[in-house]
Amino acid sequence: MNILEQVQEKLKDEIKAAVLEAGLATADQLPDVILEVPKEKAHGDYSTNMAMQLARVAKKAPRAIAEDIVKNFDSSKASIEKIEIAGPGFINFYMNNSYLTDLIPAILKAGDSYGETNTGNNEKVQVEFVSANPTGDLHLGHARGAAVGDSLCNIMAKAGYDVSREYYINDAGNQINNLALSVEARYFQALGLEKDMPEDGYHGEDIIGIGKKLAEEYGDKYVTVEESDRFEFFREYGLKYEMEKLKRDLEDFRVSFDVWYSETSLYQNGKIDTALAKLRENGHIYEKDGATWFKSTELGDDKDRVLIKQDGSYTYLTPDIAYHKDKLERGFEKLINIWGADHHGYIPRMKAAIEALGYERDALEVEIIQLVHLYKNGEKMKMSKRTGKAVTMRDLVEEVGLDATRYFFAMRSADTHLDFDLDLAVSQSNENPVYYSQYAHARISSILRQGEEQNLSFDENVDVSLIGAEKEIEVLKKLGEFPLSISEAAVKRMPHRITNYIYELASSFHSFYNAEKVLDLENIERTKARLALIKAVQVTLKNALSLIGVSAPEKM
RNA sequence: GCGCCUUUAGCUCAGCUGGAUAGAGCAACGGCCUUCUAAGCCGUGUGUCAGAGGUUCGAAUCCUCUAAGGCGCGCCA
Repeated sequence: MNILEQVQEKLKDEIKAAVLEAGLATADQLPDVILEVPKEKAHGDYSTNMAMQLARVAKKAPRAIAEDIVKNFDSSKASIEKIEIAGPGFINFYMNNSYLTDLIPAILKAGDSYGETNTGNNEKVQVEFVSANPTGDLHLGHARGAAVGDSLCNIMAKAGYDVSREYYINDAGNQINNLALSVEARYFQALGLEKDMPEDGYHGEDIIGIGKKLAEEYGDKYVTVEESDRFEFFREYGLKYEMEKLKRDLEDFRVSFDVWYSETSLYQNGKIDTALAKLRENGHIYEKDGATWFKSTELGDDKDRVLIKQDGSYTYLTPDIAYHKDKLERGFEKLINIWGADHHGYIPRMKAAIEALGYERDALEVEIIQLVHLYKNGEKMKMSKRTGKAVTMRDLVEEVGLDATRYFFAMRSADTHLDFDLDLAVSQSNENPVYYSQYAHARISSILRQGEEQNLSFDENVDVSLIGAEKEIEVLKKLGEFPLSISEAAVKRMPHRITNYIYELASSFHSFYNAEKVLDLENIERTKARLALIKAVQVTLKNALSLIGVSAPEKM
């Protein structure tokens, strides 16, 4: 438990004690104490609505109840400076500053681990994200999914979940056949030969590149090779090429996975058959029109779904069910899938499948990433994977920069449509929020460097009681919120809470910076205390930025 | 037609388990660099929280309905 949590727990205990002491309620009538940080500074450091909550039980006016609570409150026990009753019956607590200044040595001691909590209780969670087909370049939607997914994993890991990151490789089925045929066509074209692209072919630049590469490497060797061998070669080659590119692109985007899970492996090791057998055993399967169906309507879906087509092949759903069964068998208590908005209709059938397999349907949680629209020169750019004219993730990062891209995607709630303003993200101006946060870090680094040059150092035992100016207190309060922000972002699966936090912390620092001077040879002790304070800010900022995959530069 | 998402300041968006006078940034205007990075700070003003009901001490927040926009509703993946 971190310092602020301890302070709050202590305060809650004392409030309960006061309520009981005043005879306002019995121990089992006592509601949970709700403490909040008032928006208005004038309303104190913490406030509780206990008096209003007790109005019904105690059959008294909230303000009268509040007075009874205050009268029976032992303020010597919880670093309380002052208590006031306000508004309809809020009790506002004003704390003395020691509870905040204690944060400084605590943060310095914790270092990289500051912000860690045990909110997740070591729950085994698997997060599957991106999982784009290896048939073309990653585009904007994937980039948003990658940024949100990776940030969420970082945040949940920091909040004490046991997180595993996984990518499901769709290396089986039709789309891979189309990939092979597309590669083949581009290969022929690179040799100057006529060859039409398949009807559902992939028209991306990258496939044209594969064709050229093959032509250079092998000349016309594969023109004459027997068709089935040729197909197999192009399939293998195309897949390998695409996967390597995918991994490289994601790695460059600061996103890595613990497991790359192959769809084909499900075919090979019989897991699809096992899953189908399980569904059949549980009575969720029937035959109709020469196909095998999943009776998903009984489990909340709006249509039954085909699992085995008339031609004997599986639909996309079938191996995916086997995959999710496998995930659960690997012992994950919670599966979080991050999907694009165009797949949201898929949720009910997947949850139905999980239930049909005998698991809790809520073991699966799906986070939907809404669409990204790119704006340039005030104009909306249309993207389409089919025509190959989509803006790729790589293009975007090259144009905007990695930090700004990651920040922009992490910045917005994932379930809202995102208007990505290219001109804004590119601009190296104060309109760009990523620089604002990084700038705070760079500023601190600069001050610390100069402090060292002047032989001004600090240690964990610095006298923090010299900290107390208004701006310093505001910074400290923000620093103390960090662990709480992390647990909330983790529990609610909302990475953008962290960018909000980063911005607020940077803002409180900038404000402090302009109001107070850190390096002051006339006042060495206070200088040391402030150096320790800004060092704590630097540590916290860096930790927070790393959660969303953004660098913390020492200089800008 | 059915399902999901969205609707908050001129624009882009926050808004916590329901709490006190709904907040930031951008844009506009005015200040602050002989002093630790001006990619910064300080100040000025801005709201039918899409609309209508309901729940209660109290609703932007929870429930119902309506409207607008987006996405989905394949033996595609």
